[in-house]
Formats: sequence, C-alpha cells, structure tokens
Amino acid sequence: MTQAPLVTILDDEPAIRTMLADALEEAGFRTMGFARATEFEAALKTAAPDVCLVDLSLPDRDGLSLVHRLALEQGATVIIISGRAQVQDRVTGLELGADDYIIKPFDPSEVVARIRARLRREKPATQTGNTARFNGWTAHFDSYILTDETGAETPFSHAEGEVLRLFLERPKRLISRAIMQETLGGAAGESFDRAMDVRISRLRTKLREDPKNPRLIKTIYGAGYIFLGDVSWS
Amino acid sequence: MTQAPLVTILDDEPAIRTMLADALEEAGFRTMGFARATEFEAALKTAAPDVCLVDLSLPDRDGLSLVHRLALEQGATVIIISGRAQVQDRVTGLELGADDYIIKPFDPSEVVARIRARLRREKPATQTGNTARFNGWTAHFDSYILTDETGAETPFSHAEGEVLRLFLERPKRLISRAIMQETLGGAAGESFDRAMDVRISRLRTKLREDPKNPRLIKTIYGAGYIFLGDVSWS
DNA sequence: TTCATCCTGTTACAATTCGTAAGATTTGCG
DNA sequence: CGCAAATCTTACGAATTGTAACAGGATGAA
Repeated sequence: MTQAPLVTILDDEPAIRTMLADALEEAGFRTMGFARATEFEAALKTAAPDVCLVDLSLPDRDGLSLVHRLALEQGATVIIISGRAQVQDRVTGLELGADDYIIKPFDPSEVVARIRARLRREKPATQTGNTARFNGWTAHFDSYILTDETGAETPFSHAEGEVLRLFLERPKRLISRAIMQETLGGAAGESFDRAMDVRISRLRTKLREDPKNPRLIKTIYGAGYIFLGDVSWS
Repeated sequence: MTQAPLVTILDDEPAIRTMLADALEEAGFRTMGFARATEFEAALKTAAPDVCLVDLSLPDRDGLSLVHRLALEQGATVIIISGRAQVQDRVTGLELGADDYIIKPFDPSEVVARIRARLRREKPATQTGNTARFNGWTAHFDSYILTDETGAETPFSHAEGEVLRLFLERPKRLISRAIMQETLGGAAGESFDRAMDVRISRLRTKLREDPKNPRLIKTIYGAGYIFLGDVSWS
C-alpha cells in the first residue's frame, strides 16, 4: 500500500456506488465500483483491494458466500453493506468473516470512518501520522524524540509528549485548562493544575523558549494556552 | 492470550454490565466489569484486556478522552457502546481511535459477533516465519542467533527470545507491562517485574543499545515499552 | 559423579520520571 | 502603585525502571 488504499464497491445500485465513491475519493482513497459479483471477481485477479465493500443482495450471486470466500481465501478486509437489518443477519455476516456490517440507509462519512478504523489496525506503524514538523522542529511521537533544525536530538518523556501532541493537534487555537486536564487524564484533582504547569514548563525548556517571551507556547491568563507555529503532520 | 480472551466492560448501568457479561462468558470470554473510569484505569495496571467495551456516558469522566487515550497509548481494541446515535458521534468516536461503535439498545449476540470479528484479525498477526529482519539485525528464532549486518553472530537465550519475539510481533506499538507479564508467563509475582526488567536489559545489551538513548527498545514510564524498528518476517 | 558453564530469577541500589509543595513572578484591575 | 489571583519555577520525594552482583538450577563434558 505505497499509494492511496484501494476500496472496492460491490453494489448493484448505481446511486449507492457513486455516493460511496465520491465520499471515499474525497477522503483520499482510490475506488473501483462493480455491479455484479462476476465482474468483481474478475477484477480481483489483477487488483489487490485493501478494503472490500459488499452489498449482500446481488443479482447474480449470494453475497454471503462471496464474503466468506473473500475473508477466508484473500484475507481481505470485508465490510458488508446491507438492507437486512435483523440482528441475526448481522451476526451471521460477521461470523462468516466480515469485519464490519453497515446497515442501509447509511451515511457515507460513517463508512469512511469505519474504513479508516480498519486500516489503522492494518498498518499499525504510522497511518495517523506520528511525526509533526513546526518552526524548524520535528517531533517524532513514536520514538519520543524532538529534532532540531540542525538535527540535534532531544528526547521527551511520555507526559511531555501528551502535552506536545495536544498542542500540535490544535495549533493556533485556544486550549483551555479544562480541556487539557481532561485530555491528559487528570482525575479531576484540583492540584493537577500545578502538575500541568510543570509539564508545560518542562516542555518549554526543551523547546528552548525564552521565559520572558515565549514564541511557541503562549499563556492566555485566565483562559488557557495557545500554540503558535505552523504544524504539518506526516 | 494463552487463555480465553479478556473483555472489560465499562458502563455505569449494572443491568447492561450483567447482560454483556452473561453473553460474553457464555461465548467463552473472560470478563471484568467496571462502573467508573477510575476503577477501570486502576485495573489496567495489572490486567491486559484483549477488548475494551466502553460506554461514553460515564459518571466520572468523559468517555471520549478515555477512548482516545486507550487507543493511542495502550493500542487496545476499543469498542464504544453508546446511546448517542448521531452519525457525527459515531464518526468522531471512530476517528478518536475506537475500533467499533455499537448503539444502544443493542443485542448481546451482535456484540459477541463484533468482538469475535476483531479478535479474528488480531491473531494472524503472529507470523508463521521464524526469522525476522529489522534495522540491520536478523533474528533466527530456530537457532537462537542474532546476526549483525556484518554477519557477526550473537546467541540469545530462550528468555531473551521470548521478549524479542513479543517485540517483533508488535512493532511500533506500546506493549504494556501487563501484556508482557501475561505473554512471558509471569505468575503475577510482584517481583517478576524485576525479572522482566532484567530480561530487557540483557536484550538491550545484545542489541548494543546505548543505555542513555535506546533506539530500538524504548521505555514508556508508567506504561510499558515500545519497539521501534522496521520488522519483516520470513 | 564432579566440575565448569550458562541461564535466569532475586536482591540491592542507582537513575529516571513526574506529581506535589512552596515560594517567586506575572497579570488584571482598581 | 497595590493587591489578589493566576501562573512559573525550583526543589524534593514517591514511584518506576535500569543494572550490577549474587545464587540456585540445569546442562553437559570429563
């Protein structure tokens, strides 16, 4: 999967195929659509999809047996999309090897989210992006290392990384202390405020902030913090 | 996971906990139930659940931030069970790291089926090969030999191999001490912690890690370890 | 058997992390 | 300018982790 992940769509309704293809391509996936199981199976000989969306009610084949084969032989990630809403349908679909079961009518954005959730597991490495660049710095969240523009390395601890990640995920926006406390797992302890201060102080030191004039982590008195810096994840 | 998979249930309604526990235990899982996030987090220090069921509306904590931390830091399989049925809720839940999102009211048998679908994926991660290459090293698990890029050989023991294999099977993911202890057959002895430390220390020496700045085996204080390195099995 | 060697857990102590306490400093507002 | 609240910094200590040294046990050769 060096390029964008490939998602195949097998559904006999053209409207659904286009709806899914549009949403998926906007989300950065490649797509291939099929109306019949036979066409789909033919394509499988040359293409290797990362995810297969399969409608159960196909004109030329029982969808369930296809799912079974796909999951069993290809080891592919299979998501059933079906109008059959009974619990029993879902259970048997999942037991036959499907990874997920989405009921019609569905929202395309949920389909995208569920596909992403599967691929995240598939590629444990860095699907979501574990490296962020900002203002000459590079933060490697998988190796817990902060790199200078000169290449000099500074390790950062887990607690510091939590704070840094929070900032880098919400740059140039105010982050209230309440949100911070929640994200950092502070168990409603009043004195956790001080712990947060200390974390930020230590992070500032590693980022070589001038205490008199912090350029990256600004304090908003009475409100929270704001991280200035042009962040790009990869 | 030598024994039955462990599923944790975090929900403040006792009726739901029992319903799920009954269905799951009948299906052959071990279960642990919690009403509060704090109790659950405390249990995480000693137990290593294979799947975590989390209700979003918790009395003592916002469930979403908990899900985020679980998925991000523990690398755990997380399934949200929630009454919030809006598409947007589901999408954000999945994007924050949840593997699945089940809406109340639900049927226990579907929960079981969805959990099985997740675990089916987990298992095959165990590669069949017994030789792994990573960052210039080659580990031969059948001959208990570690080979350098220059071809120099270093033997490793059985205990060291267990740790190394655990790392190589889950690269770039956090491995909690609880999981390690379970995998390495540690009999819950408190002092087994030290034994694990020693195993890792010896492994680090053989991998010629710089004690001050380990590249491959990183320690996450209070959480566990993470193995960096691009692994390919054969 | 006897001895040497290796493996591995245990112990003891050093090093690191991180929250807490306490005092210093800054900010907002009269 | 003065005061109170908020925030920063430093120091300390509890908890966690690293590692050297030791000891018991297994293995295998003489």
